[in-house]
Amino acid sequence: MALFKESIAKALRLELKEKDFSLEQATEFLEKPPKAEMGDYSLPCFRLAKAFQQSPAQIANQLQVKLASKKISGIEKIEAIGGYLNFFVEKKALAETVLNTVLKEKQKYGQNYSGKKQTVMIEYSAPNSNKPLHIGHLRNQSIGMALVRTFEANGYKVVKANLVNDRGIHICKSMLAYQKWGKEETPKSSGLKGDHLVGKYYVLFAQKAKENPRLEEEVLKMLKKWEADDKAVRALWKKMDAWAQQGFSETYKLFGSEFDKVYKESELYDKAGPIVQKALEKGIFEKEEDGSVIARLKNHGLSDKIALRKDGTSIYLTQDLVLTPTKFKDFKLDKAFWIVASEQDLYFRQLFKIFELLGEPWAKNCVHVNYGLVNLPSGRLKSREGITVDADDLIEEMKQLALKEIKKRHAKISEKEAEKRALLIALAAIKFFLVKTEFQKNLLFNPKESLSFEGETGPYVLYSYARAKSILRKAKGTKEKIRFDTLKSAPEKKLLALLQSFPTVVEKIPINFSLHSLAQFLLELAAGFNSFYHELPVLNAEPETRTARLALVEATAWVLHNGLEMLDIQSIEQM
RNA sequence: GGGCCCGUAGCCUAGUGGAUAGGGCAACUGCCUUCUACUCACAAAAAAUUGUGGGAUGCGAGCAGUAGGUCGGGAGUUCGAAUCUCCCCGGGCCCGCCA
Repeated sequence: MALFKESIAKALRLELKEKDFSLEQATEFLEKPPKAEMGDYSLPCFRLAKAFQQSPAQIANQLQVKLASKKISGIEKIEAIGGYLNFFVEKKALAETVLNTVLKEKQKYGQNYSGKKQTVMIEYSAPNSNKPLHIGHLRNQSIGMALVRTFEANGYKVVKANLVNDRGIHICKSMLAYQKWGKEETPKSSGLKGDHLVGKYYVLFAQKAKENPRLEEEVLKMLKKWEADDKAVRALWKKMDAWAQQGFSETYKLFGSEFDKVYKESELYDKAGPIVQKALEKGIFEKEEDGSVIARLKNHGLSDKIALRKDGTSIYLTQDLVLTPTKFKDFKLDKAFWIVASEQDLYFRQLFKIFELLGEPWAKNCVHVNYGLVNLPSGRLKSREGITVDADDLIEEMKQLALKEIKKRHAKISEKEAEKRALLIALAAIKFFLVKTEFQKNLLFNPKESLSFEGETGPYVLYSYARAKSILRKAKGTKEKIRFDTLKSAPEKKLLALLQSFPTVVEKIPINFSLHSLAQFLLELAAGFNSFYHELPVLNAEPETRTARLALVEATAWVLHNGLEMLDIQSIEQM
């Protein structure tokens, strides 16, 4: 598909080679002009000025004259403007290449094999089983699943993993509160989803502990009992853990988050012995007088990190020490990604540094995908105080809004169909909102304003897709020969150029995690389609134009569909 | 005190060495033939209904125009800086027994 660029680069090289420029360099020099009327490819001549000992404008003019005398295949015009040499792709050739490719590859258009079947693990979500999932998890999961889909589209084999933090002091807090004030309440008797019920006692603990600080000591005792395998404590833990996990899996299913492998901290925390021993022998870890074990990282540009408590019990680091080598071994991973918020940036640098010092060859293949926090207008989410945006509630709320809109538009729609569409629209709105900005930035979530159906939103992209499909439905397979040369207006050309650039957008994601540029691309494509739709008739056009425009509509629909799919958003035929 | 990240119109955001800084929200002004509901004609059917062609109106998850900018501030590098370097200011996160 990069055919045009290639032939320009080849022609350029013939002109440039006397000045020692390679084909790669010539290709690299070519860029996309900021505006469509400036052409399809552009060569800024500024950096050639030194080698040519001439002004950029002179160089552009000379190259223009030389290149114009030779025919470059697929290029219809070359212009020199103020130091830039602009190339215009022949409209017919562009239309023919792009549409034939998309309509042939269909749902595969956009995919490539740059991943060469390498195996990567994407670990995401990582809930704590003492409270329900919140909007922060949804951001995590939206990023996680979108990366899974895009890595797959790039030819990687992806293992989707989750690490559940199902033990520790925070878990005991909800357990203790339940033990004291739970009155044998169950999900059934309370009507609450399991994870919500557990979360209720986590909040209750925080309230009670404010009045009675001695609860904190009791909780520590409970943790000790848990680690000592105390029967009663373990039974309570099992019961509440099952409630929480059941709740999570319902939310995962609803939101579309999937996992091939679920790890549990409770099964890992006590298996760190050998690796800690090895680190101690190598002098990476040191034992303090009080019995705690500490990772010495100060000489490596990081701060020291506790690896084991003075009583010998595990902390969070311990299980990643155990789990990471296992991951690489069990799945023969080429790379491992952790989708975790930016607050843990230092932690991961410490973890990876420890592996590097241990001499693990895969240490350099560990990547922390570091995304910003989701904040509320009032500040940070505080699960302990119940100041949070619950995932289930948010999905339900958005669904109700979508449902209202659907019913306004379709008086006769069946309840079942309306519900189905409403959920997909709600999920599209949420997921799109959460990936459309660069994810290093913190996200301010204003419940009243953030999730709209208008403007730069998931539903806007869905709506454009539904419009395209509606035209195709009404057109019914009219299959005459496509006259590619009829697609020559500005909106059509814009669409074609966008369709062509889709694979390039996809290709870059494994390199810089630029999910947001895929989202931005889809917005641009949807906007391009809507202008086209508005300006040019399809069904009522002259027969020859009609078939060509139908092909363009169909190709646009495929790309919208494929792009949405890569963001883990399901497209719908009607809204 | 140190480390990492962020700072672009009232708000949100793209652009990270190249052309006049590109979008969205909110505001104002238009437009709308394929979306949506309505309606008419014709055709098919026992009927619910379906198909084809037309009409006028409206909705808004549609299109466009207007308006809105010291790219946090300053210095430097460069033919060229929102983009690179340095200093400063503001915000967020983190800095040995939370996760």
